[in-house]
Amino acid sequence: MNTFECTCERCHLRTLFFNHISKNDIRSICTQKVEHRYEKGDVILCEGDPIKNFLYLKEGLVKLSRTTSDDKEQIISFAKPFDFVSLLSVFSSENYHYTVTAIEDSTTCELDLGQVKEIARENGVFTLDLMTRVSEATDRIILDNLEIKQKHLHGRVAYVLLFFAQNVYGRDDFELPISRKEIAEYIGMTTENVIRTLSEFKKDKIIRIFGKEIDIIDRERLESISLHG
Amino acid sequence: MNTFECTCERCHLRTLFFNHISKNDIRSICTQKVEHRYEKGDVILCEGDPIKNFLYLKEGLVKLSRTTSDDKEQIISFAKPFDFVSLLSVFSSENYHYTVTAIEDSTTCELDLGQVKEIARENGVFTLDLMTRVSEATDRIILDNLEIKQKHLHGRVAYVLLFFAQNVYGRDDFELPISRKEIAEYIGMTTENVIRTLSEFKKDKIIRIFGKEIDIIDRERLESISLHG
DNA sequence: CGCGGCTTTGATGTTCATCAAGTAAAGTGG
DNA sequence: CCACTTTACTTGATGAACATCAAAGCCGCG
Repeated sequence: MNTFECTCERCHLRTLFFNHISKNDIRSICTQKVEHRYEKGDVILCEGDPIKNFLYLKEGLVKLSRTTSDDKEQIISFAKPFDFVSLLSVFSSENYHYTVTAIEDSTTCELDLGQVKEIARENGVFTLDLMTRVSEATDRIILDNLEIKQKHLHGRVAYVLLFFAQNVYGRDDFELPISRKEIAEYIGMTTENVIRTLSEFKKDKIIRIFGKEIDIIDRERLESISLHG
Repeated sequence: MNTFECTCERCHLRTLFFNHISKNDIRSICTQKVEHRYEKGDVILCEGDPIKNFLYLKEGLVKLSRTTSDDKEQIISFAKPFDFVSLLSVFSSENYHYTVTAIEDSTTCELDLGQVKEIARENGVFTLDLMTRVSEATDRIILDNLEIKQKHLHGRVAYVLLFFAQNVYGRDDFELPISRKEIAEYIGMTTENVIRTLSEFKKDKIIRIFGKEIDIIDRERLESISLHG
């Protein structure tokens, strides 16, 4: 009866659902799931849109952002596969409180929210797993924002660079998926000062920069700045 | 069979559980629940402690705080009854990531976490309700922190005053339950500047101050400062 | 009563936003 | 493919916002 199982090779539903969900449920979810491809820059979903689907990121990288009370863009967090995308408001609101935009080519998988809730109602173990995942994701957002809040400009920029190096790319040289302006929108500073700080890091031989290419040369120093700078 | 039901007059479990939990489960939870009274200033639970109980606030007011990477106190949020207290890490960690302290005389109700999880595993509807509540609480923390992040000192202080006036006490004159220093730890500024800002509000006849007593005279102006200041 | 923590105000310097101005890069229509 | 426009990037100069340091009054508590 394996013909009914989801065949997506790297489908995260597998690891989410563990063994706690029946073959029947997997079948009904998988047969109606919709995959979408997005290119870098595409808006995946929009602040204010009604929440109809349970959406997760299969591949790529996205940013979550919102408009502040005085109409400026503010980036809430970045999410990679395995981090759920529609976790912030799915179970607590009718509409999205944030916009999701692809910052690298991405693939999403959409499930019908009603159907997921139906399974959740009937399967507490599945729901507990889901809750754990949602909690982990929101905890991380809260902690990251608190950490950034208490740092100065230099520490914040260092923190972002280390975030991409460690959590996203797993290497010290990488191509920044976002603009200087977006870094500023994430850490709550101006674009000019983000650039100035990057230039100083470069002058101090902590990083190398070629446009969007970043190469961390002195990781120890960068970590120290991130902690105490 | 009403003798088995929880008799706490204002027990939030009732509204949480709705009709989605059996009398048996209510009985077993209620017979082993433990109520605790705390006085203003008492530490209810401590960063690093293992999470053994599912804890909620029955009466009073508490603050959630943590120690930052460079050893300063940082206040994450304030919680009043009906906001769950042990919601940040309960389902995503073995240990608390934050300290909970009573800032007014408070009563908590402790349930065995294992038992709550047991019910959750067997009752998906209950777990979905729980997830909704957890999501609402974490969403609020995230949004509040994002709002504060993007404001200047004056806007942040105004925001805190309005928070207590509107969300906690429901009136424009109230006694501040926290010190100037704690306001500073919440909004990420220094104590001196919080005091200076309060003094300016007073001089501008926006508020009156007598020690911890606050009286908002010009609410409209304060709201405008909170939004655009 | 005296100690420690909270509060308050002032003076000073640092950090950061804003303004300005110019260069590079990237998309757009003919 | 090139002129054109727009957007991103960069640096410098200036002033505003804020932290830090210092000093003194206040208050609660042992």
